[in-house]
Amino acid sequence: MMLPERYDPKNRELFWLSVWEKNNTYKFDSSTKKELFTIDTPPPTLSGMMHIGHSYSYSQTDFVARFQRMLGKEVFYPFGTDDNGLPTERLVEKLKGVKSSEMSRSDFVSLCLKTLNELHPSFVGDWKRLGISCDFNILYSTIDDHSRRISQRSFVELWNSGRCYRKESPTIWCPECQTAISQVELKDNVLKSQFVNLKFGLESGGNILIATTRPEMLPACVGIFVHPDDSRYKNLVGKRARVPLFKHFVTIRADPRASMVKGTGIVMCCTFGDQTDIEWFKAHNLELKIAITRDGKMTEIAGAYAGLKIMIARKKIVEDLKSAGLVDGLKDIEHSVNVHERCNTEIEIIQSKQWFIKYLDLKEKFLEQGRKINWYPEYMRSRLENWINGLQWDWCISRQRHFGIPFPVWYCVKCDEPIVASAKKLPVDPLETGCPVKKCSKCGYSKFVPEKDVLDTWATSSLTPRISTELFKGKPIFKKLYPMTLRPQAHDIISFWLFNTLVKSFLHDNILPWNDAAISGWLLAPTGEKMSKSKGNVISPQVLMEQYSADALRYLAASSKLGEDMPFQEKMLVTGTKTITKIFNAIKFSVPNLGAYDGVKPSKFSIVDSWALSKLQHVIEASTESFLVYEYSKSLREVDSYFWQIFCDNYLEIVKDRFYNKNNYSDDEIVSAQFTLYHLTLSILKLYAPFLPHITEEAYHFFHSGKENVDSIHRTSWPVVNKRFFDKESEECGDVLVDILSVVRKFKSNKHVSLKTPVKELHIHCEDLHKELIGKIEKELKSSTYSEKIVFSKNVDTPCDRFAIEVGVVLGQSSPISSLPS
RNA sequence: GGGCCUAUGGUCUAGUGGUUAUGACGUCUCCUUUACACGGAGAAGGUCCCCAGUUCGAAUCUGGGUAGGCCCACCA
Repeated sequence: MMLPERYDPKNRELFWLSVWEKNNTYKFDSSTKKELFTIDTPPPTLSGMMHIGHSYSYSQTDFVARFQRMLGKEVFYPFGTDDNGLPTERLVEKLKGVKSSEMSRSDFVSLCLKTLNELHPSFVGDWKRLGISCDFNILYSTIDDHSRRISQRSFVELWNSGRCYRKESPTIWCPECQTAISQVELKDNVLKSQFVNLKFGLESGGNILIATTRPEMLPACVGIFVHPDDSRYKNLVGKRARVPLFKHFVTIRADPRASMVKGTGIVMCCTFGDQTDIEWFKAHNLELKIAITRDGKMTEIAGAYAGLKIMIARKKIVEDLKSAGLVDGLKDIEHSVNVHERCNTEIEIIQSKQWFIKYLDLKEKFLEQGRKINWYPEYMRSRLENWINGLQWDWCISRQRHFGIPFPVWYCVKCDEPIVASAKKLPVDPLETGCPVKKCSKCGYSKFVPEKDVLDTWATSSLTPRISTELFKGKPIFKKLYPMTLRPQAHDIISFWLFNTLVKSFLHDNILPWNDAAISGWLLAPTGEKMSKSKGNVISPQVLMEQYSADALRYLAASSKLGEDMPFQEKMLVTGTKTITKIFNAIKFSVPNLGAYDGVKPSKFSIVDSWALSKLQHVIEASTESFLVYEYSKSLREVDSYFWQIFCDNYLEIVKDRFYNKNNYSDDEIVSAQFTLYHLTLSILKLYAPFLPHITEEAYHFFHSGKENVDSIHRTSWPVVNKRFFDKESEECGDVLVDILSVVRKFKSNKHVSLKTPVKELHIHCEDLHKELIGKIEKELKSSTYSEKIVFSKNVDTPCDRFAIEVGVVLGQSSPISSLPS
């Protein structure tokens, strides 16, 4: 076979992608008898393109998938896209220039579906281009009928088991998106605000001061609290105060939730400013006064301010308070506030009817489940526990949005009793399908209205282990697929996706969704900060794959430790590219010298061959162990250092002479070299294959594929340690050779002469034990140092690194050396 | 305020009780050798964040600082 001069990743990577696709190289065999390795692939949110964080974390999972496949397991590696709910709505609104609030639900939904269909092929194409070895036929979307059925079924089951409830209660609300959201969708933003001290007039005369950052909540003020132990204010308890500007009276009460040290120590309670307000409201049976509408404006109770947006109302009210002399101190502050993570809008707490999954009573069980998972790295579990311990709300699963999976629910017009669809009739959209019952079982009335709300996207994506595996429902393998082996994901969504999946599996099946959780880190901007569009520091993986190669991008992803963030550095792509080139060249050199290799073992191995083979066993052992616990970067490091330092820099240099000057060697020595070279190159390619699937496939087909009779390196078996190759004596012997070689190279380098400069006499001083070893490798020592003669003498000046051996070099040449070209 | 993680030559990084402290990039010197100059051989460059302790011995273990990051809570 004529080997190309250079490796052209741009063409060859695409070539191999098409070959893999044609040959179904990564197809999951559902009739397999092999051990299974099942992966709960994260479904990326369908946006225009894969971003660099995706290329980073999906590569890491792919290393594991390819390794496990080579280990001989049948890898179940599906691919899904998450494409419903708010992120998708925002994407479609942006791309199509529409507003969902100005469209009918059915029009908007069909526009969403149409847009998703347009985006899907090139979006998924990016993952394929990166060489991700999913079986892309095991494909799902969290909005398709299959997912709808499973998601709605989950709701129905939880309703039947009493875990779902619908209740009018204070709910976290985003005025911008105009929907209820859940605790997990909150994040902190530091915003500028004003801290205002307000004068409340006591009914009995005099004033008290109350500090607030939200004076616009005054119309909804329903109570005032002081701490029961606060001696300053004991006399106030039971009295009434007049709310400034709005002039209604509220009662002052004692409650331990009021802090003595915050603000003035007197706090007002409004329905609802924050979480504590809800607690007071419930504990003291306070009146409900709603000051803020669902779209973030003031209600009628705000009187003159009704209809104004919150921020405008706040400003006006402060001005009016000031001019009325009701403000005693005002300062600008920065404080962190809860905002909706999708749109950065400050959230409100609004009284509304929502669906919840009741789970606060199960915190202990969830902690228990979390402890049963094998976490990689181990410490990531504490993030889950931290989250569970901090849970304060049941899971609100209803969203007042258009594009999502509908609740399969109707309500009796008369008594509001929910009628939930039968699990057999799913999926269903109640807006399009009539209520399945004729009469309300509670009141007998016969008119119903459909639920308009849709499910939280996490209520669906938390079912991915069911969604992907149920694609095989009805086949014998189905039962074996779930629970799954591995959940790979990044650390930022432990409290979302990981926790929610744990919850659903527990509630439905009382099992763990997977045995292992491997948590990856983030690829950061070169400066060490998060990449984000707003900072303008986003790097495109598509451009990098074009400029370098998919393999190089994967190499970068392999260099970070599991779970740790890593700053992006372009030089890693250069290092990856160099490795790719080196592999190509090393194999290109080896192949012609393997010409006569026919699989026959030599009757005796040359020592240098045993040295390289023995060292290889250590690498296989360490690399495999690391891979089994998802420490792919350690695995790569092992292979890298063996390949560069032992194989290329030394073994190949030493063994060359046997190919160039065959006459100086016995047949056994030649056969030994060929066998060893074949074995080493094949093993190296296999060890690199999970990381660099394209170049290893390319190089494998130069020669090895013909001997191995397996049409892809990715279908060959992972190297196993062959204990017979462990050879301590040869290892030491080879190390001695390399050490002496290194001294000679150093000498020549210092003399500024070529490493090929002949050595007239190589003087060595050492113990008898080493003399014996050196005798065994004399031929290799002479050829690799270009020495004419080896002399044991005390005429030496340089010690070796690792051994008690000293070396002296006499340059020059008394007669032509046979191994040099003329 | 709580939890967790991190701190190693200019940069990134390996290293869970004894190493001359790893490798890569960068810098400098040399070598154009029939796999590769996207290569090879060398060199320079480190108070392993600080303090205390455990130990014969600490980059590594313990405690206390300092700095950074992530998650959570508070947000009167």
